[in-house]
Amino acid sequence: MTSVSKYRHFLTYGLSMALFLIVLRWLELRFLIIHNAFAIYAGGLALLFTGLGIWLALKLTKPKTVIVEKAVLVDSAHFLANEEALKETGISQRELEVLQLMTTGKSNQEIADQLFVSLNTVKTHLKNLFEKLDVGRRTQAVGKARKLGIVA
Amino acid sequence: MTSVSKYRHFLTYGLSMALFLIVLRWLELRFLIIHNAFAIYAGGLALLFTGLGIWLALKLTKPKTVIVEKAVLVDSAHFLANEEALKETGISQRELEVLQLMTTGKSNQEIADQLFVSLNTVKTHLKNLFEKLDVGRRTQAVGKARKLGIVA
DNA sequence: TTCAAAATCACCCGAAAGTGTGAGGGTCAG
DNA sequence: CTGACCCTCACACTTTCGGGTGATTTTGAA
Repeated sequence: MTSVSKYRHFLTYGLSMALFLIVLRWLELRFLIIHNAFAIYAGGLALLFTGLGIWLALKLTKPKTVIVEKAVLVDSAHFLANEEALKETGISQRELEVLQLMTTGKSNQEIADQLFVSLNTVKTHLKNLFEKLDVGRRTQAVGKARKLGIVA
Repeated sequence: MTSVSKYRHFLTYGLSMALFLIVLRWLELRFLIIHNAFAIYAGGLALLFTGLGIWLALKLTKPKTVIVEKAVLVDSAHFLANEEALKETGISQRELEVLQLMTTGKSNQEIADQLFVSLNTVKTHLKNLFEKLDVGRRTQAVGKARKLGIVA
Protein backbone atom coordinates (compact mmCIF):
# COMPACT_ATOMS: atom_id res chain seq x y z
CA MET A 1 0.00 0.00 0.00
CA THR A 2 2.71 2.45 0.88
CA SER A 3 5.28 0.85 -1.43
CA VAL A 4 3.65 2.17 -4.58
CA SER A 5 3.58 5.78 -3.52
CA LYS A 6 7.06 5.42 -2.12
CA TYR A 7 8.41 4.24 -5.45
CA ARG A 8 6.49 6.95 -7.22
CA HIS A 9 8.18 9.54 -5.08
CA PHE A 10 11.55 8.05 -5.71
CA LEU A 11 10.76 8.20 -9.41
CA THR A 12 9.73 11.80 -9.13
CA TYR A 13 12.87 12.51 -7.21
CA GLY A 14 15.02 10.78 -9.80
CA LEU A 15 13.41 12.70 -12.64
CA SER A 16 13.84 15.94 -10.77
CA MET A 17 17.45 15.11 -10.20
CA ALA A 18 18.00 14.35 -13.87
CA LEU A 19 16.22 17.52 -14.83
CA PHE A 20 18.35 19.53 -12.47
CA LEU A 21 21.48 17.98 -13.83
CA ILE A 22 20.43 18.99 -17.31
CA VAL A 23 19.71 22.50 -16.15
CA LEU A 24 23.00 22.36 -14.38
CA ARG A 25 24.72 21.45 -17.63
CA TRP A 26 22.97 24.26 -19.34
CA LEU A 27 23.97 26.70 -16.65
CA GLU A 28 27.48 25.40 -16.85
CA LEU A 29 27.63 26.50 -20.46
CA ARG A 30 25.58 29.57 -19.81
CA PHE A 31 28.00 30.96 -17.30
CA LEU A 32 30.99 29.61 -19.11
CA ILE A 33 32.03 27.58 -16.21
CA ILE A 34 33.63 24.77 -18.03
CA HIS A 35 35.42 23.28 -15.18
CA ASN A 36 34.85 19.59 -15.38
CA ALA A 37 34.50 18.93 -11.67
CA PHE A 38 31.71 21.43 -11.28
CA ALA A 39 28.91 19.10 -12.32
CA ILE A 40 30.07 16.50 -9.85
CA TYR A 41 30.44 19.13 -7.20
CA ALA A 42 26.98 20.52 -7.79
CA GLY A 43 25.49 17.05 -7.87
CA GLY A 44 27.14 16.17 -4.61
CA LEU A 45 25.96 19.44 -3.16
CA ALA A 46 22.42 18.70 -4.26
CA LEU A 47 22.50 15.19 -2.86
CA LEU A 48 23.95 16.43 0.37
CA PHE A 49 21.36 19.09 0.90
CA THR A 50 18.61 16.73 -0.10
CA GLY A 51 19.81 14.42 2.63
CA LEU A 52 19.93 17.34 5.00
CA GLY A 53 16.37 18.25 4.08
CA ILE A 54 15.20 14.72 4.61
CA TRP A 55 16.93 14.54 7.94
CA LEU A 56 15.46 17.88 8.95
CA ALA A 57 11.96 16.88 7.96
CA LEU A 58 12.25 13.56 9.76
CA LYS A 59 13.40 15.29 12.90
CA LEU A 60 10.59 17.77 12.73
CA THR A 61 7.86 15.25 12.06
CA LYS A 62 9.15 12.71 14.55
CA PRO A 63 6.46 13.24 17.19
CA LYS A 64 3.79 12.79 14.57
CA THR A 65 3.96 9.03 14.35
CA VAL A 66 1.62 7.96 17.11
CA ILE A 67 -1.97 7.38 16.17
CA VAL A 68 -3.68 4.44 17.73
CA GLU A 69 -6.97 2.74 17.16
CA LYS A 70 -8.57 0.47 19.70
CA ALA A 71 -11.41 -1.96 20.06
CA VAL A 72 -13.96 -2.31 22.83
CA LEU A 73 -15.12 -5.54 24.34
CA VAL A 74 -18.75 -6.46 24.63
CA ASP A 75 -19.37 -8.98 27.33
CA SER A 76 -22.09 -11.54 27.13
CA ALA A 77 -25.24 -10.31 28.83
CA HIS A 78 -26.21 -12.90 31.37
CA PHE A 79 -27.65 -11.32 34.44
CA LEU A 80 -30.95 -12.24 36.07
CA ALA A 81 -30.40 -13.78 39.47
CA ASN A 82 -29.26 -17.25 38.74
CA GLU A 83 -31.54 -19.54 40.72
CA GLU A 84 -29.27 -22.44 39.99
CA ALA A 85 -26.23 -20.86 41.58
CA LEU A 86 -28.29 -19.72 44.54
CA LYS A 87 -29.39 -23.25 45.28
CA GLU A 88 -25.96 -24.63 44.57
CA THR A 89 -24.33 -22.32 47.06
CA GLY A 90 -27.22 -22.39 49.52
CA ILE A 91 -27.32 -18.63 49.80
CA SER A 92 -30.36 -17.46 51.74
CA GLN A 93 -32.60 -14.53 50.95
CA ARG A 94 -31.09 -12.23 53.51
CA GLU A 95 -27.59 -13.13 52.51
CA LEU A 96 -28.42 -12.31 48.93
CA GLU A 97 -29.60 -8.86 49.92
CA VAL A 98 -26.38 -8.23 51.80
CA LEU A 99 -24.41 -9.52 48.85
CA GLN A 100 -26.17 -7.25 46.42
CA LEU A 101 -25.62 -4.18 48.55
CA MET A 102 -22.00 -5.11 49.05
CA THR A 103 -21.61 -5.38 45.30
CA THR A 104 -22.54 -1.73 44.94
CA GLY A 105 -19.58 -0.82 47.10
CA LYS A 106 -21.37 -0.14 50.35
CA SER A 107 -19.66 -0.56 53.71
CA ASN A 108 -20.90 -3.02 56.30
CA GLN A 109 -22.33 -0.17 58.33
CA GLU A 110 -24.20 1.24 55.36
CA ILE A 111 -25.61 -2.18 54.58
CA ALA A 112 -26.70 -2.55 58.18
CA ASP A 113 -28.46 0.82 58.13
CA GLN A 114 -30.20 0.05 54.88
CA LEU A 115 -31.45 -3.34 56.05
CA PHE A 116 -32.32 -2.07 59.54
CA VAL A 117 -30.11 -4.60 61.27
CA SER A 118 -27.01 -4.30 63.40
CA LEU A 119 -23.48 -4.19 62.11
CA ASN A 120 -22.77 -7.52 63.75
CA THR A 121 -25.63 -9.11 61.88
CA VAL A 122 -24.24 -7.96 58.58
CA LYS A 123 -20.88 -9.33 59.56
CA THR A 124 -22.44 -12.67 60.37
CA HIS A 125 -24.23 -12.78 57.03
CA LEU A 126 -21.04 -11.93 55.25
CA LYS A 127 -19.13 -14.52 57.19
CA ASN A 128 -21.57 -17.22 56.10
CA LEU A 129 -21.64 -15.77 52.61
CA PHE A 130 -17.87 -15.98 52.28
CA GLU A 131 -17.96 -19.57 53.34
CA LYS A 132 -20.69 -20.45 50.85
CA LEU A 133 -18.86 -18.69 48.06
CA ASP A 134 -15.59 -20.14 49.23
CA VAL A 135 -13.82 -16.79 49.40
CA GLY A 136 -12.14 -14.73 52.08
CA ARG A 137 -12.60 -11.16 50.96
CA ARG A 138 -15.47 -9.02 49.83
CA THR A 139 -13.84 -8.13 46.54
CA GLN A 140 -13.47 -11.81 45.77
CA ALA A 141 -17.05 -12.40 46.81
CA VAL A 142 -18.25 -9.73 44.41
CA GLY A 143 -16.21 -11.21 41.60
CA LYS A 144 -17.40 -14.72 42.22
CA ALA A 145 -21.01 -13.70 42.61
CA ARG A 146 -20.81 -11.91 39.30
CA LYS A 147 -19.20 -14.88 37.64
CA LEU A 148 -21.90 -17.14 39.00
CA GLY A 149 -24.57 -14.79 37.72
CA ILE A 150 -25.90 -14.12 41.17
CA VAL A 151 -25.52 -10.38 40.79
CA ALA A 152 -25.29 -8.12 37.77
CA MET B 1 6.40 21.73 23.85
CA THR B 2 8.26 20.93 20.66
CA SER B 3 9.30 24.51 20.10
CA VAL B 4 12.66 24.12 21.75
CA SER B 5 13.78 21.07 19.81
CA LYS B 6 12.36 22.59 16.67
CA TYR B 7 14.42 25.73 17.16
CA ARG B 8 17.44 23.62 17.91
CA HIS B 9 17.07 21.84 14.62
CA PHE B 10 16.69 25.10 12.80
CA LEU B 11 19.82 26.29 14.53
CA THR B 12 21.67 23.15 13.53
CA TYR B 13 20.45 23.63 10.03
CA GLY B 14 21.53 27.25 10.00
CA LEU B 15 24.96 26.38 11.26
CA SER B 16 25.32 23.63 8.69
CA MET B 17 24.31 26.07 6.03
CA ALA B 18 26.88 28.59 7.17
CA LEU B 19 29.53 25.92 7.30
CA PHE B 20 28.72 24.78 3.81
CA LEU B 21 28.89 28.31 2.54
CA ILE B 22 32.33 28.63 4.05
CA VAL B 23 33.41 25.37 2.47
CA LEU B 24 31.82 26.62 -0.66
CA ARG B 25 33.93 29.75 -0.53
CA TRP B 26 37.03 27.66 0.02
CA LEU B 27 36.16 25.43 -2.89
CA GLU B 28 35.47 28.48 -4.95
CA LEU B 29 39.05 29.59 -4.49
CA ARG B 30 40.41 26.10 -4.65
CA PHE B 31 39.00 25.45 -8.07
CA LEU B 32 39.64 28.97 -9.18
CA ILE B 33 36.05 29.56 -9.90
CA ILE B 34 35.91 33.26 -9.27
CA HIS B 35 32.65 33.87 -10.93
CA ASN B 36 30.69 36.17 -8.68
CA ALA B 37 27.30 34.58 -9.17
CA PHE B 38 28.49 31.16 -8.25
CA ALA B 39 28.04 31.53 -4.50
CA ILE B 40 24.52 32.72 -5.00
CA TYR B 41 23.88 29.94 -7.43
CA ALA B 42 25.23 27.28 -5.10
CA GLY B 43 23.30 28.72 -2.17
CA GLY B 44 20.13 28.71 -4.19
CA LEU B 45 20.85 25.18 -5.27
CA ALA B 46 21.38 24.09 -1.70
CA LEU B 47 18.20 25.74 -0.55
CA LEU B 48 16.27 24.21 -3.36
CA PHE B 49 17.47 20.71 -2.74
CA THR B 50 16.96 21.12 0.95
CA GLY B 51 13.37 22.00 0.20
CA LEU B 52 13.15 19.02 -2.12
CA GLY B 53 14.50 16.79 0.62
CA ILE B 54 12.01 18.12 3.09
CA TRP B 55 9.19 17.63 0.65
CA LEU B 56 10.39 14.14 -0.14
CA ALA B 57 10.69 13.12 3.48
CA LEU B 58 7.29 14.59 4.26
CA LYS B 59 5.73 12.68 1.41
CA LEU B 60 7.44 9.48 2.39
CA THR B 61 6.65 9.68 6.05
CA LYS B 62 3.10 10.80 5.52
CA PRO B 63 1.70 7.27 5.47
CA LYS B 64 3.72 6.62 8.61
CA THR B 65 1.48 8.90 10.61
CA VAL B 66 -1.56 6.93 9.59
CA ILE B 67 -0.23 3.64 10.88
CA VAL B 68 -2.93 2.01 12.92
CA GLU B 69 -2.60 -0.22 15.92
CA LYS B 70 -5.57 -2.35 16.77
CA ALA B 71 -7.56 -5.59 16.95
CA VAL B 72 -7.77 -6.82 20.51
CA LEU B 73 -9.60 -10.09 20.59
CA VAL B 74 -12.44 -10.09 23.02
CA ASP B 75 -13.62 -12.96 25.09
CA SER B 76 -15.48 -13.50 28.29
CA ALA B 77 -11.96 -13.15 29.63
CA HIS B 78 -10.46 -10.00 31.04
CA PHE B 79 -8.06 -7.39 29.66
CA LEU B 80 -9.03 -4.23 27.89
CA ALA B 81 -7.99 -0.71 28.59
CA ASN B 82 -10.07 2.29 27.81
CA GLU B 83 -7.44 4.84 26.85
CA GLU B 84 -10.01 7.59 27.06
CA ALA B 85 -10.93 6.91 30.65
CA LEU B 86 -7.32 6.41 31.60
CA LYS B 87 -6.39 9.83 30.33
CA GLU B 88 -9.50 11.38 31.79
CA THR B 89 -8.71 10.08 35.22
CA GLY B 90 -4.96 10.44 34.86
CA ILE B 91 -4.30 6.92 36.07
CA SER B 92 -0.66 5.91 35.60
CA GLN B 93 0.67 2.60 34.38
CA ARG B 94 1.58 1.32 37.79
CA GLU B 95 -1.71 2.41 39.26
CA LEU B 96 -3.50 0.53 36.53
CA GLU B 97 -1.63 -2.64 37.37
CA VAL B 98 -2.57 -2.31 41.02
CA LEU B 99 -6.16 -1.64 40.03
CA GLN B 100 -6.34 -4.71 37.85
CA LEU B 101 -4.95 -6.95 40.54
CA MET B 102 -7.29 -5.46 43.10
CA THR B 103 -10.18 -6.20 40.76
CA THR B 104 -9.37 -9.87 40.95
CA GLY B 105 -9.93 -9.74 44.68
CA LYS B 106 -6.34 -9.72 45.84
CA SER B 107 -5.31 -8.16 49.13
CA ASN B 108 -2.82 -5.32 49.29
CA GLN B 109 -0.14 -7.67 50.50
CA GLU B 110 -0.74 -10.09 47.63
CA ILE B 111 -0.60 -7.24 45.15
CA ALA B 112 2.65 -6.06 46.70
CA ASP B 113 4.17 -9.53 46.43
CA GLN B 114 3.08 -9.93 42.84
CA LEU B 115 4.47 -6.56 41.78
CA PHE B 116 7.61 -6.95 43.86
CA VAL B 117 7.05 -3.76 45.79
CA SER B 118 6.34 -3.03 49.43
CA LEU B 119 2.92 -3.00 51.02
CA ASN B 120 3.27 0.72 51.65
CA THR B 121 3.84 1.36 47.96
CA VAL B 122 0.67 -0.48 47.07
CA LYS B 123 -1.21 1.56 49.63
CA THR B 124 0.15 4.76 48.16
CA HIS B 125 -0.90 3.73 44.67
CA LEU B 126 -4.35 2.83 45.91
CA LYS B 127 -4.67 6.08 47.77
CA ASN B 128 -3.94 8.05 44.61
CA LEU B 129 -6.17 5.70 42.66
CA PHE B 130 -9.12 6.27 44.96
CA GLU B 131 -8.69 10.00 44.60
CA LYS B 132 -8.55 9.77 40.82
CA LEU B 133 -11.61 7.54 40.71
CA ASP B 134 -13.31 9.66 43.34
CA VAL B 135 -14.12 6.77 45.63
CA GLY B 136 -13.29 5.77 49.17
CA ARG B 137 -13.40 1.98 49.14
CA ARG B 138 -11.88 -0.71 46.99
CA THR B 139 -15.20 -2.25 46.14
CA GLN B 140 -16.36 1.10 44.84
CA ALA B 141 -13.13 1.51 42.92
CA VAL B 142 -13.63 -1.84 41.24
CA GLY B 143 -17.19 -0.96 40.32
CA LYS B 144 -16.26 2.41 38.93
CA ALA B 145 -13.30 1.04 37.01
CA ARG B 146 -15.58 -1.52 35.42
CA LYS B 147 -18.13 1.10 34.55
CA LEU B 148 -15.44 3.25 32.96
CA GLY B 149 -14.14 0.31 30.98
CA ILE B 150 -10.73 0.48 32.59
CA VAL B 151 -10.90 -3.11 33.71
CA ALA B 152 -12.96 -6.08 32.62
C1' DT C 1 20.89 20.78 32.73
C1' DT C 2 16.60 21.41 34.95
C1' DC C 3 12.03 20.50 36.25
C1' DA C 4 7.76 17.74 37.10
C1' DA C 5 5.63 13.56 37.36
C1' DA C 6 5.91 8.90 38.53
C1' DA C 7 7.39 5.31 41.47
C1' DT C 8 9.16 3.81 45.56
C1' DC C 9 9.10 3.31 50.73
C1' DA C 10 8.45 4.43 55.83
C1' DC C 11 5.71 5.44 60.05
C1' DC C 12 1.68 6.20 62.46
C1' DC C 13 -3.16 5.99 63.54
C1' DG C 14 -8.01 5.18 63.46
C1' DA C 15 -11.61 2.87 61.03
C1' DA C 16 -13.32 -1.02 58.73
C1' DA C 17 -13.25 -5.71 57.78
C1' DG C 18 -12.88 -10.40 59.00
C1' DT C 19 -12.90 -14.46 62.61
C1' DG C 20 -14.45 -17.22 66.50
C1' DT C 21 -17.77 -18.23 69.85
C1' DG C 22 -22.05 -18.05 71.84
C1' DA C 23 -26.91 -17.28 72.18
C1' DG C 24 -32.06 -16.11 71.83
C1' DG C 25 -36.16 -16.42 68.89
C1' DG C 26 -38.92 -17.80 64.63
C1' DT C 27 -40.51 -21.28 61.20
C1' DC C 28 -41.52 -25.64 59.46
C1' DA C 29 -41.22 -30.53 58.53
C1' DG C 30 -41.12 -34.96 60.59
C1' DC D 1 -41.84 -31.93 70.43
C1' DT D 2 -37.65 -31.84 68.25
C1' DG D 3 -34.15 -31.05 65.09
C1' DA D 4 -32.68 -28.23 61.17
C1' DC D 5 -32.44 -23.62 59.36
C1' DC D 6 -32.66 -18.92 59.26
C1' DC D 7 -32.33 -14.34 61.23
C1' DT D 8 -30.80 -11.71 64.69
C1' DC D 9 -27.25 -9.77 67.91
C1' DA D 10 -23.14 -9.46 71.13
C1' DC D 11 -18.25 -9.34 72.33
C1' DA D 12 -13.57 -9.96 71.79
C1' DC D 13 -9.80 -10.28 68.93
C1' DT D 14 -6.68 -9.99 64.72
C1' DT D 15 -5.94 -8.37 60.35
C1' DT D 16 -6.56 -5.34 56.65
C1' DC D 17 -7.77 -0.82 54.87
C1' DG D 18 -7.64 3.91 54.26
C1' DG D 19 -5.68 8.41 55.22
C1' DG D 20 -2.00 11.66 56.46
C1' DT D 21 2.75 13.21 56.13
C1' DG D 22 7.20 13.14 54.43
C1' DA D 23 11.12 11.41 51.89
C1' DT D 24 14.16 9.44 48.08
C1' DT D 25 14.97 7.79 43.51
C1' DT D 26 13.91 7.27 38.68
C1' DT D 27 12.49 8.96 34.47
C1' DG D 28 11.02 11.62 30.66
C1' DA D 29 10.13 15.97 28.70
C1' DA D 30 11.42 20.84 28.17
